Amino acid sequence: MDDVARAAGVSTATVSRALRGMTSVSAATRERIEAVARQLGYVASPSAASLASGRTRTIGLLTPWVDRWFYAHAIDGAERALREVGFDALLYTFDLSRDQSRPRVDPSVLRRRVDGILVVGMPLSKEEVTSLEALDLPLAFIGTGRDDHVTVRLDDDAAGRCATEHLLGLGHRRIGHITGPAGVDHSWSPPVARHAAWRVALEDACVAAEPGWAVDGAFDVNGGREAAHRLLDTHPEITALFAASDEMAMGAVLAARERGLDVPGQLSVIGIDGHDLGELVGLTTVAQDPARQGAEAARLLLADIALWATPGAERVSGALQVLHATHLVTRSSTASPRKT
Amino acid sequence: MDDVARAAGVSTATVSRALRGMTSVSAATRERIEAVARQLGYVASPSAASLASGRTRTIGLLTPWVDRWFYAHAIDGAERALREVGFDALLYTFDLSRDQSRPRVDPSVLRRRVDGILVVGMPLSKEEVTSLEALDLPLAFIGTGRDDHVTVRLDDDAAGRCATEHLLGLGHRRIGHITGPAGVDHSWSPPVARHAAWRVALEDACVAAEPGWAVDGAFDVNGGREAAHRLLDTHPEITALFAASDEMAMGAVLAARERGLDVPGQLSVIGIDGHDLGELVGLTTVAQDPARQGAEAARLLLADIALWATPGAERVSGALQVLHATHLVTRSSTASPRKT
DNA sequence: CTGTTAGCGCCTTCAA
DNA sequence: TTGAAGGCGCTAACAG
Repeated sequence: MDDVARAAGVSTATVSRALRGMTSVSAATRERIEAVARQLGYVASPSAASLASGRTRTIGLLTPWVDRWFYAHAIDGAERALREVGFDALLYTFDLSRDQSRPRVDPSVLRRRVDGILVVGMPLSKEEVTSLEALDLPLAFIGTGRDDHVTVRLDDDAAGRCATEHLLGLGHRRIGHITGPAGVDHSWSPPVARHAAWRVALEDACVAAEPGWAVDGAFDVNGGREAAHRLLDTHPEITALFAASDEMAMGAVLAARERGLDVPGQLSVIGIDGHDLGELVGLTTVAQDPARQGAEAARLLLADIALWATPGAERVSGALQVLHATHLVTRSSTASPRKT
Repeated sequence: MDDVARAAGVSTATVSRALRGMTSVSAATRERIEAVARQLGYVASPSAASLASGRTRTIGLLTPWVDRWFYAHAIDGAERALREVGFDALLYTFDLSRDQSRPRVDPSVLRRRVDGILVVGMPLSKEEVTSLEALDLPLAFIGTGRDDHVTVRLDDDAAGRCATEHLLGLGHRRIGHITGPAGVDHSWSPPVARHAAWRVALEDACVAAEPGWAVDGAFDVNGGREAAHRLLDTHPEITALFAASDEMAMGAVLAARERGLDVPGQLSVIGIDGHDLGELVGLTTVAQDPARQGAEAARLLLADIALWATPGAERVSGALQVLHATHLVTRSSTASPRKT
């Protein structure tokens, strides 16, 4: 930076201001400095900038997995939105499968390392959220989050109703549900909301759902397959299945095939997601766009960070909830129940 | 840090040494310092440490996508391997779809920000690789890379032969191939290697492959589907298809369905990957483990970084190539050709 | 094994 | 609009 200042005939302070686009630099000076910097190939040291300013221009992406459909797309969307404005994305995965009783995320590693934290679709316990809050950093959630935090998610209630009502509209009445693990705090979990929406939609249609019609499918293909088998073993009267995710729905289709059941002739299956590979099994689904959710959450988080940095400003509302709409994609896994 | 030093009755230098696990600290002093630090909730500032030491304990993960099967798994594996030793993973995606003529990766953003760069399965041009090398940082490649760099990839030659020979062994002779875009530098591209392996395997079996038997499938489901259609339109004599990736193979299965062809009765299909959802269509495949490749590449990169940091040491060989083995997973998409 | 002493490279008040 | 100067929090020589 000294070299640049010397070559441009100004002080390092002016170089700093010019290169950061601050307004209090004359156009002529700025241009000269930028030209010199470019010519010298000068790139500012992020560590030095962070140390001096206290800001890192980095966001922590907290997630249990990067290799699952929703997570991968959300992370991709968030990272691109961050990079657009020159922010870096620091990836923090941790093992959800470990013992649930003790916290699995140690927020202290994020200390002084990021300007904000983006939590990607992760069922955190109250204690874990509290420990994140204790960092006193802007926080945003994608896919799942409590009412008192900035959260971008799909409208789980509408999505669950949409799926269930699609099946009801086809004439199904005995509709099973494959749900996922509720997570630690039930109140803000997508599977719980979708499960509730299923129940309500059935009630609205005057269908009494038996408790056994809902089974846990662990949110993956195999879990969905096993859940479907369990469900059809105990409740052969079921004519349609609503799975809380496409992967579980695909598992259900596999299970149907293994049982020699025709889909959709003898069993209709619908999922939620709009998974890229749903077409392989002709899966009807309620589609969402996780990359867009990731990008929007990133932008909200950046706005929050900007507010924190502004001395006078204070957030008007502490808890912005953004619900993304979904849309039904009808393919060949759902049809009217066969007359018996 | 001052507080910790004062409370422990030592200097900040000793605190620094103790907390970084350096050997030249007595056990008693170390324990005292660690206790005090824990009690005070002290966490070192990474920016300050980087500024003073020149090391960031951060790796840049350079990748065109995080939302594709191979990439997501490789990134996941790499990130976990890095976190195990206290390194951070900084995610850098960039758009591969943009104009190929100008560089799409600007290495200057990595300047002084990372200790090493992990390039995840990315077909970079010579110029782009050169600009990365110009950063003078340890570099490692996953999935694709030149001979003169540390590279972890699968044995594309063996995998391509394995797939082709599986089909040959079943009795197929007219075997088509769905390949992917070669990338900018043909010499080190997986699709090129798999394509060559297919040709060689056919030659070894005394089958003369027609040029039209190989079609580009763009490495995704739709590309694979369209490629299969083109191939079967022009070469209806084909009885089996080897696709260079599972997603393209799944697309081929879809295409077969659309044409009313029975798989494997009238058309056998095999892919490469071991994609989680291959089971949906009963896809026979040559399986790899990208997460393990990611983890190994991360560890090799860390070793390289350690060497760079050691004054006396110099790398013995500048170009370590690690080929990961694959294994055939036989499912229901391949069978002997139907006698006609 | 431990303390002292310079910086690392930038940002940011304050003054001009 | 610009310059001077102190300090952000830590590391790494060098002594002791």
